[in-house]
Amino acid sequence: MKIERSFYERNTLNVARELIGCSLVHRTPDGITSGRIVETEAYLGPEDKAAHSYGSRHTKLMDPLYQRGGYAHIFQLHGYNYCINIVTEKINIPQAVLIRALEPVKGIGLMGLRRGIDPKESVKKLRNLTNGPSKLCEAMSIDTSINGIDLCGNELFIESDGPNKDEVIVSSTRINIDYAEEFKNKPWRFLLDGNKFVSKKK
DNA sequence: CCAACGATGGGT
DNA sequence: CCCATCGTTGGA
Repeated sequence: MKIERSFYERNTLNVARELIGCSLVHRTPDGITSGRIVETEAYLGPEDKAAHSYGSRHTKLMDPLYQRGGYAHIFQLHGYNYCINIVTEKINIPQAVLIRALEPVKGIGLMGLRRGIDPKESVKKLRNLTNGPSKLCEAMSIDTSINGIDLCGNELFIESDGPNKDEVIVSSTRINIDYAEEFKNKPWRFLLDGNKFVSKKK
């Protein structure tokens, strides 16, 4: 079942935790790809020093962050990588959940193609397709041309699910935010304990 | 106009 | 640990 608006317009930490186990789906002209979310991070602007919206910083490209929950904020990093934020909370509360890793489910060959991996090798290199925030965007063809897209639409959306019986959600500190001072130790990263598809670092 | 920066990823 | 890489941002 597609997740609806009311799910996203809630407390960001709850959304970050509850998105674990759900599936991100993208329909494009070249096919459908989907993956199970195994790792997320919450960014709690404007107070959170790790968040782009810290201190209510607001640029044109950040507009979606300030919308009500249920939109995608897609941003570019280091000139050639993209990341996807799931916008949460009510309008004018600039908080979001970064999707950090997926377990590939549908369109594995297409994901490999987009990642520059021979489709025949894709199954062997499964975890390398989507075990990082920018890798999963490349595999799922997510870039700034769809920044602000409504996740309650039919192109990019999330299907509800959750952990299996034998899976446990754990939290830890967030990755690559050493600049965030007292916020760098907040346990706002969520992942499936021991899952092989989570991003490598830390 | 222009320099600094980066919620990454890949290599050593 | 090191660094390539380049669009965006914000200050001059």
